[in-house]
Amino acid sequence: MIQLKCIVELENFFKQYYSKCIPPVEWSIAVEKCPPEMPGELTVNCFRFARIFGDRPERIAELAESFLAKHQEINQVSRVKAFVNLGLRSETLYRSTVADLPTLLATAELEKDKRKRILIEYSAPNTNKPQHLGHVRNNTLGMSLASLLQRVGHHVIRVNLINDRGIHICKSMLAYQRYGEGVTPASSGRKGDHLVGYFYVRYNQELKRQIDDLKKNDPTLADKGEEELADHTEIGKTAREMLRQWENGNTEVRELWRAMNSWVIAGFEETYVRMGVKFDHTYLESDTYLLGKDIVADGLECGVFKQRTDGAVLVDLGKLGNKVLLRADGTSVYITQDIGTTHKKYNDFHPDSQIWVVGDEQLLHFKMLFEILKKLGHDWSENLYHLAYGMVNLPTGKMKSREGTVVDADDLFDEMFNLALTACRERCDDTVSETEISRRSETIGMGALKFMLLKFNPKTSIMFDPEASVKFEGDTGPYVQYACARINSIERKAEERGLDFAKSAINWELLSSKEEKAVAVSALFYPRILQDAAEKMDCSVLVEYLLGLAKTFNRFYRECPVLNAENRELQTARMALCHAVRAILTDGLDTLTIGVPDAM
RNA sequence: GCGCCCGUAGCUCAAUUGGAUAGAGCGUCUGGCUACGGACCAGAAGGUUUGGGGUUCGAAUCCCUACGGGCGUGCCA
Repeated sequence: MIQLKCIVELENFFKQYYSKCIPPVEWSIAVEKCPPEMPGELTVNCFRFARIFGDRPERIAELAESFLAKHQEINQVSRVKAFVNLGLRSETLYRSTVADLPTLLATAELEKDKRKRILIEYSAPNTNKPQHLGHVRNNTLGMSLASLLQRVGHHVIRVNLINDRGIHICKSMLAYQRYGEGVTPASSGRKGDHLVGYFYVRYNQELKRQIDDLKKNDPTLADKGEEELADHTEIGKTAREMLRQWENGNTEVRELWRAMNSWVIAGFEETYVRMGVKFDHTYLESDTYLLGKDIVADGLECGVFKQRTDGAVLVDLGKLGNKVLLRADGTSVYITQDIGTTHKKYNDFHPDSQIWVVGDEQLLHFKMLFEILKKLGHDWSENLYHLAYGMVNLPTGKMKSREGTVVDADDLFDEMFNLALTACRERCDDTVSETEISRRSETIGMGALKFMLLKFNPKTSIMFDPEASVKFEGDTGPYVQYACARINSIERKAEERGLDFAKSAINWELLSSKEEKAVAVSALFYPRILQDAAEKMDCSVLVEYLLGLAKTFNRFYRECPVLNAENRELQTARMALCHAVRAILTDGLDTLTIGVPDAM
């Protein structure tokens, strides 16, 4: 974290001056960006210290003002109420930021003792249908958070848990047996997850038909719920029977199951590759779903859990109520499996903390899970975190797989790609090859999509309007990529003109306009933004910052010619500023797992 | 019914966690390259932060209340 000398010295001054008041906690001055209408670049907000120091805010500000006024790094100080605005000398401003990029980028990393081993689980798809926009949000949040945590120095373990077992996949299998006629991804040319998803839809069509029949034959069922009626239909019963056969290891069922799962997983892999989603390890639910049972048995033995007269095992979670962990017939439930996999993940990787990227409709589930693990007395159970994100809604309402109102992931990627392709073609002349245009379009299209999903605070549910969301102008990924492309372009032009700035010394004093200073001020905050975002586990903090920096750069670009500046010295300094901007934007986008095209 | 979350410009979202005159983008309107790239820049209009009460130097943020919405409240996952 870059610290300005003047601020560090002001901290020390306060520590001494208020030595009797400051409690022995970690305390520091977090400088803020000065509002544009005020003179100066930075602000020290002394209202914040009033309670800590036990003094009047204005009085503290007066002290800060007179201390800073004498400081060599500062050329201007003013005070409004308890806000102390300060102007930095150019030398200080640029030397502390853009002049030493490697240090600036490196200071985003936490000190060694604050770095942790963090295991993060995301994606966790079911193998009965292809992924949709909801999964895309999950995948994007998961991999970007993993990347962000790694960027600030943590050791990150990325994990997927594929739900390859259960009634959902039996539904697809049953429909396949009845209507599939032996079709395969190879024979049909269809992507495996889409092919299996077709049979899942087919199952639900038949189920609906049978439910309608039931209702027609018995009008008293008219107001019963579909879920309730499903168990009374022929196809519903057969699906349940198939699950039993699966659990009994029926060869035919197991073989079909293996085949169809492998098709889906191959399809997912294509989707993951296109998104740049990676995992260090993938768990399969079929391997892990029985894991929790022994732990529940142990918990029962040592009295943490209780057994009901019918044999079911449950736990009393106080305000959260009772939770069943094993049914009366001894089979496990959803949470039993999570108790098991959480242990397994701990034993496999020994993380300091675990994160789950899972939708917020499961908030209670995870509250219960964490409570249960605490009751079992594991010291690591304090460091479990559910990153609960909101749903993605469409202008037409909620996305529902069964009703076919989902935005398919692969289709969406194609759509983004094609829009970018059209835009790229318009801008490119004959000298750019078709493969290059295609490569750019993929980077821009996918970048726009990920950036859009990351722009929102994860916890809010978001509205995806295909018309409005799929844009490349304004607060978008391509806007940030474009700033990089402009810098690349300047560099290419410089080469064409035979200009080589590499060897020249830089006179930072020349960069005295407010547009130039704004770039350096923005750069100053980059390491802190990364750490804030990682601390909050919220990539939208970084997204907002990158948009701000790109905007600041575009203003500079407009006002301050680089290669056309009046003399070589000024050209050199401005070119160096451009390099710094590109380095930060690239680093930031890379942290979000978004690529940058050379040109666009 | 109970629990959790939310309500900010026409729309989609911010607001340094209680701090300066609540900010961006889209959309609307106006203006801007004989310039290193117009996927850009400058400006205008748009707000009783859902309503009402309270806490204090200070509230979109905290408390109470009313209304409106989402999710959960499965021995489904």
